[in-house]
Amino acid sequence: MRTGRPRSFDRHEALEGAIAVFWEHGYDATSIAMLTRALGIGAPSLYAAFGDKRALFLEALDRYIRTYGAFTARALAEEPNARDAVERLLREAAAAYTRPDRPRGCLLIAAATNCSPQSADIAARLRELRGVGARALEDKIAAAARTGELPAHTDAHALATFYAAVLQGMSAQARDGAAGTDLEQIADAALQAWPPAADQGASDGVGAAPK
Amino acid sequence: MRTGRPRSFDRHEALEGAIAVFWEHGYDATSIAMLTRALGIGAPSLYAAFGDKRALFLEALDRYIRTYGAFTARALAEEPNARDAVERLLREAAAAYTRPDRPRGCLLIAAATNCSPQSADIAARLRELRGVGARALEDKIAAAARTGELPAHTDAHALATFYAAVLQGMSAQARDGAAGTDLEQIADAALQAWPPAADQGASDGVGAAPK
DNA sequence: TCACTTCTGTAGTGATCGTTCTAGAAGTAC
DNA sequence: GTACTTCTAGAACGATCACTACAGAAGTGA
Repeated sequence: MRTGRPRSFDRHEALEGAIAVFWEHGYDATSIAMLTRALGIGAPSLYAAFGDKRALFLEALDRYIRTYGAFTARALAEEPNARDAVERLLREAAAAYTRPDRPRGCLLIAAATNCSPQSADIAARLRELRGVGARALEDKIAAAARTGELPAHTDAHALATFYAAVLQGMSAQARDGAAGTDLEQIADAALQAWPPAADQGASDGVGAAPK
Repeated sequence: MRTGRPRSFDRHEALEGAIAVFWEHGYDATSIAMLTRALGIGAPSLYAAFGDKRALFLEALDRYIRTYGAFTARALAEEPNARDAVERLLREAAAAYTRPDRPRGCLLIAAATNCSPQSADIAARLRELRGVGARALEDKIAAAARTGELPAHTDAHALATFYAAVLQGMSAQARDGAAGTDLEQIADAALQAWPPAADQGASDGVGAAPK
């Protein structure tokens, strides 16, 4: 067994609490004092357990992505069709961004939008991770264009950028107080922009050649 | 003529400089030291001319809305059709949010997304002003539903919320480094979600009843 | 019991925050 | 010139920032 005085708090619970505070206020606006108050532990305990503020945030971010934010990767991985994946992504985001028991919006999107120059690396890290997500979406769309789900000439980059922007807009709206139903309607509208299916008879013909 | 030592700087220019700094870094992340450095004046001069940081920001915000951000109100006021207004709004936003000579994105959207609790009133003010813009858009859409430009059953609130979210997403994308062409493609995609025209023969028939 | 290790609470580090005091500079009015 | 007013520069205010030195508490291993 480990020797020495045992830790007086649960590290996992503390990390969850830190996620909540960072999620609510963002990286820069979250002070160590806010964290120690929220977690009910002293600053030295926090530093001993997690390192410094940056390391704590990065660990919280990592955990966030693998839990609260995992629905995005799941939607892309589990839905065979790109259209179904995007629809599921948007609908689950509408719910996830407006849960009453959690901070609003998306931590990955909203935690470092206004940051001081000395936190620029944190903002860059979040931007990079957003880019990874957007590229996964783009790959899904490009694959659909190859399989025939979408027209071969589909601009996967443009479409992925659009839905990435819609997600960012939904997060912003959620943080502005929009209701879950409002976000669902945003999702509905965004899905109207999905390109008409490739013209092969089975489509419903919105984009089909006339006559 | 006014007595006393004359001001050593141009107040108007200083306000423009403050707009640029707040636009780039947001309210909380902008320090007085950053402002005095950028404007080339001392702190007492800044305080004498503008009051405190909050008052300076609010004055910068007011000026921003009537200059850099005025294209939104103009699009809604000058375009007779709601569809044309929204298209112009999105296309001008795509350009305005990615100008190389200005900070990226929209100050009204991005200046207080992560703010400390003691700046909550600033965030609330920005949120309120965003709400004013969204309501103007909603009114424009509702009017179009009354005149027959849009179907009478059009959900103006849902559609306005969608385009408000798209604008917020475009601002976020611009701040993430997206190119002007990327934002134009977002605008194009978002316009695909515009409802089909009311069925009265003169429409181009995308949503017209078949045969 | 006693050494050893690890954690906790108090208090304090230097830096930076927004803001202001104070002394003097730079103008007008007479 | 002198009086008066207004602005500027430097220094400093208390508060808060992220972070840590230090001393004692609380456990294990002998």
